[in-house]
Amino acid sequence: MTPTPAARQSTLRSSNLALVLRTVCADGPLSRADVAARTGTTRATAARLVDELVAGGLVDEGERPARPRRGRPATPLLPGARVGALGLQVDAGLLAARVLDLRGRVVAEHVEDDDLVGSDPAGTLDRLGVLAAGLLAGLPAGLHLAGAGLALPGLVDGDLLLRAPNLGWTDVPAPDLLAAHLPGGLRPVPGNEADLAARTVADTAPGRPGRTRDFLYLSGQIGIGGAAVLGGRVLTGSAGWAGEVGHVCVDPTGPACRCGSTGCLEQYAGRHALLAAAGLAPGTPLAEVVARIGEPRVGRALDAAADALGVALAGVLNVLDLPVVVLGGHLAALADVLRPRLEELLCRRVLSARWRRPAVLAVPGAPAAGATGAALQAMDGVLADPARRLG
Amino acid sequence: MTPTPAARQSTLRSSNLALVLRTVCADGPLSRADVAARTGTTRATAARLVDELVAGGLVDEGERPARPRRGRPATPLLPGARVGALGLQVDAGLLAARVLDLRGRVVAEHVEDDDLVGSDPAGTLDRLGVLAAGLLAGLPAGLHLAGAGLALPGLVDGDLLLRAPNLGWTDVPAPDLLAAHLPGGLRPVPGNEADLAARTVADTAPGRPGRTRDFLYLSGQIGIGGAAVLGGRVLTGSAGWAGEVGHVCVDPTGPACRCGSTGCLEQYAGRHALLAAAGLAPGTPLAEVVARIGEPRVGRALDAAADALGVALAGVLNVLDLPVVVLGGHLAALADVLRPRLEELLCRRVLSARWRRPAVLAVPGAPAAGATGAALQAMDGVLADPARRLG
DNA sequence: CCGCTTATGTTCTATGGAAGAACTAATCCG
DNA sequence: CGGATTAGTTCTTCCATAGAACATAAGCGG
Repeated sequence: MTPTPAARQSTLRSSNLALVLRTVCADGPLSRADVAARTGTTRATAARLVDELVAGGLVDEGERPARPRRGRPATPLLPGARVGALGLQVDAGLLAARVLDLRGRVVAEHVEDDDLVGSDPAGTLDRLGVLAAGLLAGLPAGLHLAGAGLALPGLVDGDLLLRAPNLGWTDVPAPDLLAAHLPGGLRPVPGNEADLAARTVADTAPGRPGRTRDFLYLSGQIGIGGAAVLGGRVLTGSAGWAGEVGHVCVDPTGPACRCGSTGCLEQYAGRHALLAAAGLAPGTPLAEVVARIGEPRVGRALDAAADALGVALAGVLNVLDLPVVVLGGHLAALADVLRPRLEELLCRRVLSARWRRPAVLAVPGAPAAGATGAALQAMDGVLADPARRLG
Repeated sequence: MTPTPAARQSTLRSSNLALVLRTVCADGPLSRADVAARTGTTRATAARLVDELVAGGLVDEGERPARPRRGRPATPLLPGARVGALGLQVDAGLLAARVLDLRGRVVAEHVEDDDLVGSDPAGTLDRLGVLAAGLLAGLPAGLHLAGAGLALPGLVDGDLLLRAPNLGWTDVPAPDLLAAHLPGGLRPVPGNEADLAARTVADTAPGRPGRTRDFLYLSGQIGIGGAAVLGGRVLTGSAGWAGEVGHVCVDPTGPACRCGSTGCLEQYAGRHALLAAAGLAPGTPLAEVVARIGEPRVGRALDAAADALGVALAGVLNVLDLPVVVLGGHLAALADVLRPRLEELLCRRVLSARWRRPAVLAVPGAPAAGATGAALQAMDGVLADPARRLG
């Protein structure tokens, strides 16, 4: 049993500080009076909370705007520009480090394309560590890092990367290997790449919800990762291993998958499988696939991928009741080609489709979205409990 | 935007009242000092909160126990016996009304077996209303009803039952039809039968968590309903339509389903489909199916059901990362027969199985579990905000 | 140009809930 | 029967918010 602590006076304060900070982050520049109105507090209380956040650097006072309005002009409040979070990513095709501030702006970044399939975990993570340390060294003075996150393409359990099939890694204590290179106390919290990339769809900046808050995200890399997002929260499951949409069975009599099972979605819509079925070389850019859709073999491969996605995703939508599928990674590039067939299948196979037609969206393939998501996640601690940073 | 109200002093009080009530509900008889220890408050504060709950009837003081211990004997505190909730259920085979108290005891119940397939919604709900009204009339004086819930075998949207295939009902405003029969102000909140039955696994009594808190529940009736439970919370999805495991596709080239799709799980492991495949009459009790497992046709049907469950559930487990599958309804009776084959398939098809082997459990088929779950859900309001009942 | 209006932000006191310490109560033990 | 021990109560202090009054900084209109 985990005994839940009762709320005390100080709990009230920290919970209200968090609320005010989230309000400012969510709804752009606001005055103290706006904050009071939105949180239902008096201007006195709102002002006191805001002042504490400003003193701690979590909220900045902007310059007076030139908006001609009656009354005393408001002081615009913005999320603190001097609070940052570090997001790291290792993927089959890249190393990335990115620093976001509380406003969601990229303060610094370094993305390095490289083929890391079958690479040495320690060596690769050392490289990422050096890269990250260099990035941090060049940061403007006065920027305080609130935390770090690390997006990994595989199953993560606690601080251990259990298995990353695309990299060929198993049992890698990634945070340990990275922490040695980073300034004292900065330990990146690892997470699944698809889960973290999905966050960049759910939230456009720390504490700022995006338009789409309930969706199934698909991250097409070599295989297919996924994440279900409900009310803006990524479902990580009971051990953090959720979202393996790529290994949902489409046809039990289908081709063998490297996971040991048969007929996995990945064997139809994964990048490798799709290119192979289309008769194209493994490295072929997907724009070329789309361009050559007229060729029978390419067309058939795309149709098969759409059909497989339809069967697998319909099952997921039936179980989770999500209104939207968001295609990311390489699937985003194929979205327009896949959509008609996919949407039709979803409408037929999803039980609730006659009341709410499932939609298929695509997100422009932001490079290293996982790194951004990792930074967003690292910022969660600040948003959840700003009081701890104020002392 | 939904403006979240800030916490005030009174929020503190109500949140701590709720915490104390949950603590008493979760951990059986406790003294005021126990409550203080578990909530991290001082004995003074815990006693004040308890006293308020006792005054409001939400907590009862028990008799002194004959436990020979040093020091002043404690006053045992128990969930209030005079607070009740009504749970109703309509299913293809029964009507049920059940009243639970805060301790989770059945205060009164009435379950009526009947074949309601193709019945008239208004007439049937009138019958249930009369049945419930009779039950309430016979309740011990002094029992206060905190709310009512209604378990329905279909898609529920707000107060409307959109579609219940097993009953043949569509667009039924069930709560309206029932409220007319019930005492003033008691409006049953409808919910999906499988979701509510799953609650009876997650919680053994109001506010008292069961052992299994993360699982996929399968409710085999005529078709197959389901519910995913994470951390004791049922995932209802973005519109409450989640859990349609019966319509996950097992084989896209499989038999047509009444839902309009093909190869749905229900077509292999649903009660009707299973009996048909085994060459038995639709009404055959499942004990007989198990007894005749030696007959080739019956054995093959059970194997096919296990295989279909394996394929479909592996997909769900891959996406949701749940460690346990709980079989309820008619599937519980078949659990021992299905388990070996099903567990083996899950181990092969679930990506995380090599780190945590999925388990298949069965719950004894409590009659009208949905009604119990509906009562549990109706009690949620009291547990979440006891202050409202205290005034 | 000056007072009026309007909206923002600040100061001060009151209120309510929890912390902490001291106290009382009820039982066992030697 | 007195000390030890645990349960429950009383009283004061502290602290965060509410509420009201006040100060500030603009635009507006004569």
